[in-house]
Amino acid sequence: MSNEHSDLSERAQLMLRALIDRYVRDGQPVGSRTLAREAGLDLSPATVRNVMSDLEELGFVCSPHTSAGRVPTVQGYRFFVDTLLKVQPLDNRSINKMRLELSLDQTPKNLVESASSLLSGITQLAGVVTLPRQEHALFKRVEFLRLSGKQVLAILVTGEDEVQNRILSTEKEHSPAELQQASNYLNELFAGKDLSEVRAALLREMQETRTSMNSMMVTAMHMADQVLEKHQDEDYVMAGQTNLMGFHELCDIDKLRKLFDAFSAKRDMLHLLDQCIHTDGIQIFIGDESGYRMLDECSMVTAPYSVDGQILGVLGVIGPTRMAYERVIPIVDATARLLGAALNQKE
Amino acid sequence: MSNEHSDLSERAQLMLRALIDRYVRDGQPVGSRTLAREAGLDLSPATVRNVMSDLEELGFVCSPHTSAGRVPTVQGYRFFVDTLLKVQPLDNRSINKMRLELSLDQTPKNLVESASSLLSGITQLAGVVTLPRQEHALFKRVEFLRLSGKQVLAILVTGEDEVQNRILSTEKEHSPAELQQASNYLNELFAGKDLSEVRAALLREMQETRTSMNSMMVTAMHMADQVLEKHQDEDYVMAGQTNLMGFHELCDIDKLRKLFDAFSAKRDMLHLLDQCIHTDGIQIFIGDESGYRMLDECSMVTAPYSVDGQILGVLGVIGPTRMAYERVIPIVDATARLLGAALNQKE
DNA sequence: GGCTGGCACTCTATCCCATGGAGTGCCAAA
DNA sequence: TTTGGCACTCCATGGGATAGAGTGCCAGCC
Repeated sequence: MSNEHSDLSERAQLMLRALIDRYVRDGQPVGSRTLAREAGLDLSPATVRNVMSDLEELGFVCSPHTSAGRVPTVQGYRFFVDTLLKVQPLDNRSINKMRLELSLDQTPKNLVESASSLLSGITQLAGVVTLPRQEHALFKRVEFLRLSGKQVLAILVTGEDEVQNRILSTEKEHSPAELQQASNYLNELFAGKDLSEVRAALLREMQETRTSMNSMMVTAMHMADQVLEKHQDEDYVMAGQTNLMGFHELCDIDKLRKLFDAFSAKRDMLHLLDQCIHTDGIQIFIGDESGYRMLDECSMVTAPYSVDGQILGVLGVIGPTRMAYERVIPIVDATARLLGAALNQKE
Repeated sequence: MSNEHSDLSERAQLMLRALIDRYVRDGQPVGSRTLAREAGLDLSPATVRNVMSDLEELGFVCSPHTSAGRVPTVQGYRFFVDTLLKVQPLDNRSINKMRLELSLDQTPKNLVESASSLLSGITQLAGVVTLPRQEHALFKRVEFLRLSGKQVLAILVTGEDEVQNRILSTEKEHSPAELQQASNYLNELFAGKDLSEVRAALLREMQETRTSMNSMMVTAMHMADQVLEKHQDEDYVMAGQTNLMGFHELCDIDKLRKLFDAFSAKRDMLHLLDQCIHTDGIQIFIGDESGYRMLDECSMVTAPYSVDGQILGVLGVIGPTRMAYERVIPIVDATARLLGAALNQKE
């Protein structure tokens, strides 16, 4: 009966599974009687109690008080997610439905918003999607317009006809002709490269060939540098925060408040999401694993999304620890793929 | 003793005032004993009871149940706000403090965000500010860049060096030279006018002088029309929503949820805020006066903000009906002025 | 006529207690 | 190893009982 690959008998694993399933469903501590029925094994409550006792010893479950049922602990969820859970991919019908919602919108920003509300809509949790990083977008062209005096408006057009504006302050006044020259020079030099390449090339050029550059080139380089400097603030889009109000473990108005404050402060959230961008594939933070207090009773399931193998951002859902991981994981996974595909189609 | 300008004796008015003051402070129904002490009049609770009975008859107060104190009704607040309340302007120290916070940021968007969190910070309620309308911004210049095929990127620069991009699809491909001609033509024609004027002129020209226009002019006009069409979505910025979680009349998770849903749906909110832009000066919606269910237990205090007499948007706060109108009103008023001034300075 | 104290009454919030139910742990027997 | 039995614990629930706050009304007083 016992499984040599684990310190946990197969039966115990089955029970943990059943217990988590049940607890996820209705949020009440699960007792031995219930579990005996639920688990499908034909066992008496007394036997179940023994097993639960073992599970408790291992730290996978605990009971809120002596005469209550058991509740999964963070470790319990972790074990469940890591070794018990077999995620099956979403069926095609659902995927097609989702794809439909993501193909209507056009701009990347809109896509991100749709993805976010798609996630929250399906999972009934909060959905979050970071805006795509532009580092690997293609440099298409840049134009400079003289605004007034030493103010110059730079217009950067990247791969998918995304346009970004930036107002530069220059050392001296430049004539429209000079600006035209500068942009021509840069466009010729950099068109078709990706932005990170452009930056690298820029630095190299400025250091190595400074002496051989004429003043126009220097100007152009300087302005390009300013344009690329930090050409986009990181940000994310969230949807369905109010879904979280439905869960009674978050009904404590104070916890809820902290959570919502965190959402609108953005900084910590961004930092947390940033950690996920480096791990490819699904990432799961359960309870306090994230290290952020605000998410103490919450879990987060994320996946990076990418175009052409380049990771552009992260998306995921946030919900109570007691969430239906089995259901949520494939949804997050699929959404990441679909968003990547939708962004790709635009190119 | 009785006041011929009102059907309410001066004493009764004083009591209503005191009752509202007290109720705003601690949110509990106010009894006769408390009010007798509070009102400053040297009266017995019994007398106070008689007066309260009158106030109840008039619909200004009501009691949740027989043996509880009285609570102001919407009508009560309305009367209070309309005729009892004497708002005194904010002292200069506070205003200067506020001015400081609004002068640091640069872009209009940033200013709007600062104003929003300023409002929520000071009042401890939710602050909301609509983005400034651009209709009366100056048309400074427009440029067209050919992107690819029939795609043209239009760049519109308005008064305060605000830049807006828009991608147009044209009937046929235009050469850079043609685009240059078109922008030159438009810039000459419209530079310095405000956007609404430009639109009007545009329509006039297109109707009256169609025959005498050459094809370049037609192209230019068409593109300009597209640029101006709906060159900005209405939107607003909110801050401090979580402040509302503190009020026990909104602790009902369900009400809270509806409220937050409304905030993020935006459409209704925008419609409501739009009503305020046409009334100049402070506007106050108490409880269900707004006609929107979601704000049933809430009040909203708004004021339009303007530059050079042109109303650009609305700002205000949202909080429970039981809010300190006396304190909130001058703050909203001052913020509107300061935001107007800050936006003005930028020009 | 207006104000007041007194009094009966009402409603709520709170505490306490009894009760039942759910669940546990342990033990002895199968 | 599994099971039924049993004693025990803890919580949730509901029913008084009680205290407190407040009202309305009335009769007397200024």
